Amino acid sequence: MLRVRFAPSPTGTLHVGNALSAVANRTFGDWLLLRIDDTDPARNVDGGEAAILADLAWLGVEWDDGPVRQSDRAARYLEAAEAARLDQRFDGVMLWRDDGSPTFHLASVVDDHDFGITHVIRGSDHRANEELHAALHRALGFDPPEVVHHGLVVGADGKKLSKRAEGATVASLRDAGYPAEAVRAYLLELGLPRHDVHLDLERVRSLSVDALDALTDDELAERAGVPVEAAPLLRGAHDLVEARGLAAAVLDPPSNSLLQARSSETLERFVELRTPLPDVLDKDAAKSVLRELKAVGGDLRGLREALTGRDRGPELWAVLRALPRDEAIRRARLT
RNA sequence: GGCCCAUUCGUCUAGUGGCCUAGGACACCGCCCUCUCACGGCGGCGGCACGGGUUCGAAUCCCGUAUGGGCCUCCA
Repeated sequence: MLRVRFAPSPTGTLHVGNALSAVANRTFGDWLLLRIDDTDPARNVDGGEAAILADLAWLGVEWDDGPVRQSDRAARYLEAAEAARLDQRFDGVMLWRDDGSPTFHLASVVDDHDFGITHVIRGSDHRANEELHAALHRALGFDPPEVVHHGLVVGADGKKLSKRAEGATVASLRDAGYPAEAVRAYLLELGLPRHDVHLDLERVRSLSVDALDALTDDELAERAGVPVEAAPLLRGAHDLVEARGLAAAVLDPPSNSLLQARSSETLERFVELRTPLPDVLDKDAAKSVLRELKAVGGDLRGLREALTGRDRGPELWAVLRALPRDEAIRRARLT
């Protein structure tokens, strides 16, 4: 039984590097503790913990115990130090501040013991603490856990990723329209990198295409916030923001820059074909309308322009399916 | 400066002494599909940081150099 923990500081939305830790712990651990490392009041951010919980929920990372706040356990840390007759300073670091508040080192080691953590999986920025923490475990009379460090997620330029950088936080990836499945798949793919890795948004984007592709029309439409008959418009989109744009470009009445009288024969024939059909077409019906127009050498491009006001966009059958009969006919007659 | 960690195509990786003329994925380029843009399919380009060892044989083991990173804070 691998007992692991994910222990962020409550400083707001998760950095992708933290999210990597969270996903890695969840993947390798059988039992996961969510611990909030808030021993430094100066660093805590209002709503920080809530933002982290929301990010984890979105990513689908579930925990078995917690959230446990270290600020609630200060007395326990001091008691453990006292029981082992430790001084305020241990091997060069402070175990508690002059005001009596325990620091990260003490709190972390006592918690890892108290919660039976067998494996610590954390970012390589903690590597230098490994020896110190092992020594502290022993000084407190505890067995040190196994420790594994993973590389950090850095910018494409190899430099540290600031929280403001594109895609640097879980929130920014969510806002960019990447589905949670894609972000999680990306982090899973990175696994436990031995060295720092460059954030690869192209890869996230590609995984996003796969994730959206795997959704049913109902799911896809729901996430994009469009009617289900508009779902086919969204196929091929790289992310949900793009998907919404694709749908809007068809559903919103076209501005008339491209709406000039042309190929009126095709449009007339389209109106004829469309009029007797149901308000909403299914895929086969939409395709068969197009087949008929094609058979007589109709100008499909002109039809697209009449219906959407654009010369490019989703497949025409999807456009026909997304537009109710009256709206489609209205647009075809505008020209 | 000291201690520690890492180093395979542009990026993420497979690879743990012979199966490696180094495999895959993303990106890029080309072709196909097609009413367009995407998506998708097929193909192409492209790499073991460098130098010494060890060995019949090294991407794989050892040493050195270089490069990148972490820590050296009453931040975690």
